[in-house]
Amino acid sequence: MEDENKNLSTVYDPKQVEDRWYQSWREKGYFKGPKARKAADGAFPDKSPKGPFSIVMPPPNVTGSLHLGHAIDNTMQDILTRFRRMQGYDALWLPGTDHAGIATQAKVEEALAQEGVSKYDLGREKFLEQVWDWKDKYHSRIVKQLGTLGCSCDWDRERFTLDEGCSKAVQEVFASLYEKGLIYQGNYLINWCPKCQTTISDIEVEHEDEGGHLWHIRYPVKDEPGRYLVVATTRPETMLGDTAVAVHPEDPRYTGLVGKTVILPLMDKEIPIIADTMVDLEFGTGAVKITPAHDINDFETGLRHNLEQIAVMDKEAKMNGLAGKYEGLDRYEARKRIVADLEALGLLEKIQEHQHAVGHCYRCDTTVEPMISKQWFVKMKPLAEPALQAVQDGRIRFVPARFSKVYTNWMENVRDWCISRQLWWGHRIPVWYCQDCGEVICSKEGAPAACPKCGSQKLVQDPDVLDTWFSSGLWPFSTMGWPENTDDLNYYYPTSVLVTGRDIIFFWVARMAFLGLEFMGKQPFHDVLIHGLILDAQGRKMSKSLGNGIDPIEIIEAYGADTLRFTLVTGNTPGNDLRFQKERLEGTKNFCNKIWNASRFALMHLADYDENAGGAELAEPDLADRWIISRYNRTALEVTQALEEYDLGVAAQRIYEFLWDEFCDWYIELIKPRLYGKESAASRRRAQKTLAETLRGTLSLLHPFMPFITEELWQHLPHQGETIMLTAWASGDRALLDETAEEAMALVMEAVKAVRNLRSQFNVGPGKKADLIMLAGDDETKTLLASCRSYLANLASAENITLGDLSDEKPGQAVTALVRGIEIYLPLAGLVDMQAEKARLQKEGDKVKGEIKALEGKLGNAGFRAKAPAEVVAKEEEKLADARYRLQALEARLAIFGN
RNA sequence: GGGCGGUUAGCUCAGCCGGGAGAGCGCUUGCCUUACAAGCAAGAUGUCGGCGGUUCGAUCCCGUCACCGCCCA
Repeated sequence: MEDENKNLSTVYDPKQVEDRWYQSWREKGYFKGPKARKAADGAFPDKSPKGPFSIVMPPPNVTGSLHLGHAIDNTMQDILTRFRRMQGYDALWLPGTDHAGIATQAKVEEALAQEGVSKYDLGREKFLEQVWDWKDKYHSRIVKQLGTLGCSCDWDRERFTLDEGCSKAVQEVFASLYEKGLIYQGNYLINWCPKCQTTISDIEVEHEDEGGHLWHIRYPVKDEPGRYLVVATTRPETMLGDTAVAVHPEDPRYTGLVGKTVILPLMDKEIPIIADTMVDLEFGTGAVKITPAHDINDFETGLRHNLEQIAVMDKEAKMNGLAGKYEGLDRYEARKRIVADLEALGLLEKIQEHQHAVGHCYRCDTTVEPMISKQWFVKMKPLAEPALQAVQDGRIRFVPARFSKVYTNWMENVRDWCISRQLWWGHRIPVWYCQDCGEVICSKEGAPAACPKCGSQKLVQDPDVLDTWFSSGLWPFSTMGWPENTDDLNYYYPTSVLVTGRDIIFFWVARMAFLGLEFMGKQPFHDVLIHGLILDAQGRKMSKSLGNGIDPIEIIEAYGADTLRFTLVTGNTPGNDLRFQKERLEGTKNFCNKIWNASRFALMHLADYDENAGGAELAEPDLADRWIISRYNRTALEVTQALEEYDLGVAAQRIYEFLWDEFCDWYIELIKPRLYGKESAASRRRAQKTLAETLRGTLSLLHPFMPFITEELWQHLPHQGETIMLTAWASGDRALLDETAEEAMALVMEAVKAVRNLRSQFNVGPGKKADLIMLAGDDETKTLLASCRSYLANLASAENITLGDLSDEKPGQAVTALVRGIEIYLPLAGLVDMQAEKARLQKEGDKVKGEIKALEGKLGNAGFRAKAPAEVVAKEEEKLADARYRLQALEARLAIFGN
């Protein structure tokens, strides 16, 4: 060991450690999968017998930088990847980013607007250059952030949804679906964002409850002066496009009216009264206006009844030429005017306050306007079926399982997917229109030279781009080289697990599922590990508008990446949301410091230890050694199992408890005398060996969670190999579990605690050594206590420990405790108030009496004895016997004090 | 309207197959004990949301109600 090793600072400073190691790992190529080792001629000569383990990173949007949600997502992936890599799998974690069409375009437009420039000023090409600049800027920031977090992904395989390979995959998929008739162009009522000037898909619409009004409007029945049909609407401005009024066929209020017509007010136009079962008898007046061009339900009703579709608004949500005198007005202005005009005509019956859900653009929050428009759609039914099947038969497994319901519900009720977007940033739709004959040509090989039908060269490409999720839906295979048949695809697809947030199950997980099944014939991932959202300390979602978002880099600078990572994966349960509180970071930071100092301690005492030196005398492991080895192996087994079951929080918690409570608080304290040379050199050497090995193993268990501090300390400790990240995973060895040692240690620990407790209760400070008398009934216990004399002396600050038999004479002036049949006496005559001891014993006796009563009641219950499992009954009986013994001992003790 | 999650110590949360409930932080007391005061030791604290049911036994299973959050329509 070099000298500096012994002089680690007493406080851990992540800044001195983290960047340095990340650089080193990356330079040495530790993150690379076997492709890096691939021979020139063939595939994966170094394939691990364990086989592949693969994850594709959910690509962060290049819209901006990463937030805490990304931090938890990528931390979880890194933990799994590092764990499997250490286990010996060919672990591939493939990183990348997403072009995020609408969001990124909106950001760039916003930025340009600051300078008073619009995208139209620039034109498509120049504008896209700006977006690429934006992409470059945020992409490099994201990559840096992922590195700061410690992500061990294979950067050589990094991808971008808009790169050449992904674009090729997109064109291939579009063309293929088009040929299969699964992509079609149609007029449909879509969600239009008047601000973003594009369609958005159903799931991009966010519904929010708003306080609005329900206007009750009288529609005069034709040829029946004075008779009206009253319709209730939340959107009176759309009435200009009404083409019918519908009532329920069984509504007694309106029998006889169906088939007649009403006069549409303000437009003086006749529209029919139709009957349709979709009308809700309870709602409003039971009569509804039908505006097929402005409402999805009305659109469908219109199709059933062959109604005309009259759109009365333009793309900016202003009233158009079909809106009569309201032309040019904004939709809300038109609403006001229409309501006023109806009122003036006496056609407004009443206005009610009304709470209703209004759709907003997920990106800019503008109220979405349903619009009739010609768009491209993916036919979903045939694709959804296999995707449902894959989850039902377990080829895709959600963790936690309840999330499969979210997926299934969506898949079962799926509507055709509108995939065209009126944006510039994205994959251009690979379709050309012949200007001469109108032929529609889909080409995956770029612009066709001439129209295959008429030979014309006047071809114009569809101006629209595809929904971003169309390309991210191909991510698990497009990133591995599809449509080429690559080694990566053959080896790593399907991926092992997808780690993502519960908010994009149908946005993304579902799309990858059906596209993967359709184009690869196999599901894109076996397991889908879902995590919750990160909320702020008050339990609110983090959002731009609230300004409560947190930049992970900020946290890392203050606490270190290890601390952030560990904090994010502990303290909650899979799939549940996590409240992010700074206090929890403090706790983890302290844990880092604990690890740091435990290692510092170890290094101080290992300076003269060479684990490879033969010949030196080595004592047999003593009880403490056997105990910590057993506990360590038990921990390793449990941690391994928890990680295999994706219980990352449980695994982390187990390591925390082992390291702090057992290794630091007990084992290190137990072996101090041996390390200080108070026993034989051979014993010291055994303690050194156990200390070094256990600590090194524990660091490797912790490595996936806290990669930096573990690497730093591992490098200082005696070790073999270049890096902790490539050491074999410590899975734990059942053969090294030692129940006897654990039992024996438990007794010693209890005895120590009992003595400490007495000392504390009677204010005997740690400086005051006290005598200790321990009486046991059986030889085994006596032997154990005798062998642990020095432990007891050190940990309980005792001197002159007397061991004896229960039948021995008991000291008079002493305070006492009972531990598993051992009577412990601290002769503190003159130091403590014996009246206090008497009171304490009486109180304890009362407590035990209560226990006895409860146990007797339970055991006296015939039903319990008859029906409870024998071992449960036996356990209760044992408890009762023990309690009776304790009571008897307490009473005997009290008798000494007399009354 | 439908679905999902939650309600456990002052706070944030764990709690497996039903056998009498835990952690971290905070709090109280005592300690600068030669790894760590970002520490050590010893403590205190619960109608496990309400009501009903199943059971020998319910924080856990069933029903129901209340409140909070999310998703879908």
